[in-house]
Amino acid sequence: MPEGSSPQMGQSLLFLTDEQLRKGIEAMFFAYRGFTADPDRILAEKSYGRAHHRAIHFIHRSPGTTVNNLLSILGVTKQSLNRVLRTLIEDGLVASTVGTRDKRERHLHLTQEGAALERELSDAQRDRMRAAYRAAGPAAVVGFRQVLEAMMDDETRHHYEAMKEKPNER
Amino acid sequence: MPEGSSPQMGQSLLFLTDEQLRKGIEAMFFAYRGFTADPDRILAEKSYGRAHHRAIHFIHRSPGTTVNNLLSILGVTKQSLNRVLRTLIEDGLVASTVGTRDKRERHLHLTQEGAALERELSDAQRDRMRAAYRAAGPAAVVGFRQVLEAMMDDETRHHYEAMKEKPNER
DNA sequence: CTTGGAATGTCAACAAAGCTGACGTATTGT
DNA sequence: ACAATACGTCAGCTTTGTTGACATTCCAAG
Repeated sequence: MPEGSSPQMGQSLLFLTDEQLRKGIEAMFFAYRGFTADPDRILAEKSYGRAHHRAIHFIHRSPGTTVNNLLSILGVTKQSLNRVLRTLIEDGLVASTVGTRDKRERHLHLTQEGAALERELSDAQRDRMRAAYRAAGPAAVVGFRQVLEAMMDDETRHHYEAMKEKPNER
Repeated sequence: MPEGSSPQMGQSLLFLTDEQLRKGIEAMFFAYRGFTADPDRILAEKSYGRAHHRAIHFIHRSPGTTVNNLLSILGVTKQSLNRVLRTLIEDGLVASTVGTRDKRERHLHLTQEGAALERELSDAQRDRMRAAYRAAGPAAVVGFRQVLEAMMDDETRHHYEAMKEKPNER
């Protein structure tokens, strides 16, 4: 019996067939390539990688964040983050300042130069996202975000939600 | 004039504000972690990586595909794919057979053992996708796919479309 | 029938970015 | 005083990507 055509299957459940799920999985895989393609090109010119982009993005989103906080958002080890962070600090894109209340902490900020690169990267990424949103329409965008949020791990979703309502002045 | 608050901006364009786009970008980043988390756990036990998963997935999807075809779908170099493919062949998960019409080509198939791993991986990934789909609902799923498709590079979308209507017997 | 080009494979070397484990230092809180 | 925390760093390893060079095999065109 061909899948997805079971007579006793409610009409409302047809979107949960293996076939539909498989398309979603492949769409996710292929779309992620497009998602990262434009920033990757810019980063390659400057000898940076995706890891630098992620650090820059979240430092921009949460100026003054600590290393530990960034660590849990990015989900990597401190050694891995440190390597990236060190080059960004050496290159003058990120400023690391000792905490005032707790001097063990380092607070991270983008310098002017860092903010400039952030803008270049996010402009490129937003351009593609905007084109996709425009092509798909507002209703599709709502669904897009709903599915993505439901796909996250609980801990990850917590980070996402925490940042959701923190608009960045620009 | 700050974007997103222009009085003459049509109501229908509010979903294209930088703020909305930023949320979409972060949702994409966080969701991709969840997307790969379950297969990654299974793969780690077996000393394989994501690259092995991708190869297995697309060999399953297109049995008998050539190395070159797989290369263009995955978007990596032949050296990189070859390393992964070699281990899969050595481990008896993938069979490589010389082409009949063109003996330069190798046709790739999953062995029984390879198909078993494929099933384990895709079951895990589908479980999460199914939960996300169920939570978001059918209308959201349509939008989800529309946005993802619009996000792909043209060449990538071509691969995606080519595989779209090729259901796999299971 | 020869030869050029295509498809494949392989060797070597390298880089990005993740990981573990160990250790040092400064600081904080108990 | 002492344990825990935050951070940085060294060393070493893994996966997965990259180039470049070169050999082999084979099809197809001249």
